[in-house]
Amino acid sequence: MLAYTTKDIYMKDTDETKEQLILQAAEAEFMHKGFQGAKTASIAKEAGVTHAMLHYYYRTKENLFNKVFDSKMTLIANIIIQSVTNSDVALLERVKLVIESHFDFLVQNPDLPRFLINELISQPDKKQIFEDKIRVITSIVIPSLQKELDDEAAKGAIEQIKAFDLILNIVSLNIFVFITFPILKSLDFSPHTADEFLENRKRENIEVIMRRLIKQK
Amino acid sequence: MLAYTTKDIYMKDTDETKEQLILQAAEAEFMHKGFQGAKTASIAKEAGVTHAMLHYYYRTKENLFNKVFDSKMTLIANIIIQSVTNSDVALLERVKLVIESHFDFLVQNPDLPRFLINELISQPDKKQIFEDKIRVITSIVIPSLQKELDDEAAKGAIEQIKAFDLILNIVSLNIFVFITFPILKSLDFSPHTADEFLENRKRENIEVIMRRLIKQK
DNA sequence: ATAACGACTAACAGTATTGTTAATACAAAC
DNA sequence: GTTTGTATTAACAATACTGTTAGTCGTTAT
Repeated sequence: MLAYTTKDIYMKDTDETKEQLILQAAEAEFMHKGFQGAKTASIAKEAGVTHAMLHYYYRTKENLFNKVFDSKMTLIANIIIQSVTNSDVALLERVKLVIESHFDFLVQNPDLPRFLINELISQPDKKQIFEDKIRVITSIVIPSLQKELDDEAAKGAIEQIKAFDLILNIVSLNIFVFITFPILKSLDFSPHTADEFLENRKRENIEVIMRRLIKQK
Repeated sequence: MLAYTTKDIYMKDTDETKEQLILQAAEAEFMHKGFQGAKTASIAKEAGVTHAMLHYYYRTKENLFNKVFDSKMTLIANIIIQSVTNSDVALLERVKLVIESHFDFLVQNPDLPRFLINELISQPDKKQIFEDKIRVITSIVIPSLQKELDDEAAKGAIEQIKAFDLILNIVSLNIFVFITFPILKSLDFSPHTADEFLENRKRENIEVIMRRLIKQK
């Protein structure tokens, strides 16, 4: 048994192994075209390797897909954990921070929502993995958030709302922009750049959610 | 040249021609799986005909797809025209009616948004058709709505908002529920039925938009 | 009657796509 | 230096999918 291989020794730190190149190309292709639309030959070509190499390292298309899918699931889970941890600030301010960080996350990962939604719907067996990853939301965040919301509402500080509705409102407003971005872009809305458009949408989404929560005097 | 065919005379009114059965099966398959995911053999099987029949009547998969796609585009266009026509009621009430009718339309066509979004993104050449269909919105509805919103805001009756943002807010909140419905359903939110859940979401979406618009005293 | 036409099928053809395998090269271990 | 294991490729195999074709059957027009 060899303790290390040729490439462990001779690979420059700067360039990636073929195995990594394939995974990267697969990620791009799966994110854009989904499992069905992605072709292993196309992935191999994009990675600059023969398509036999793809099968050599990952054996099947499904295997390769699962690697990508799982990494995205982990990404989602980490973001959720992260967004829950700053529980020292006041409720309304915290909601605003969550909207912002969620939106900023989407700016960095614009294709992720459509990818996950489509794959979860076309491959229902994958839903269990998703449910497990976001269980922390359904079983911990929502109940505790609901209690906070109810307390604040009882004090007359905010309007009544179900935690699930609040979260769904935020996620809907934030994600929809990114799901439809290629379409919205082609409608050439005003003379704004894409960056300006996104900044404006982030502000608008915060505005909408805040006005939903603040108590009318 | 024959003026009429056998089936014109002998077909019972009650059952459909094979040509129609194929189109119906194609619609269901394309809506669920998209162009790539749909298989002509599967469509034929679902329609209860040999797959040669499918090619006999529609020649190519793309042809068949375009028939389905165009009919959905027309549907969208009609809904838009329809939702614009009741311009006699007051602005806020009219906005509420638009949200409701849009939501109710989605209840009747739950798969339509995901289908259109995915196909418009995976087949960018189709975007032109879409843009033509909704031109009435971008070129007529938005400018006139913007004027109304500005007038009301100047009077202090509502908060300032860009017409484009208002429409995007409504569409985001309404559509996202349906895009993710199969996923949300499996999260078994509360002991509500699907109908109750949707009724609640319609109310919540109206609430959110109204609170965004009404002026804080 | 028979020619023409629409509806229909089975069988085939062509290509795309995924996956395998036999063979080669080459460094590492002993 | 021979063996062993990894990396790599070209070529092949198997299947899936779209589309075509030749031919049958029944009805209609003349």
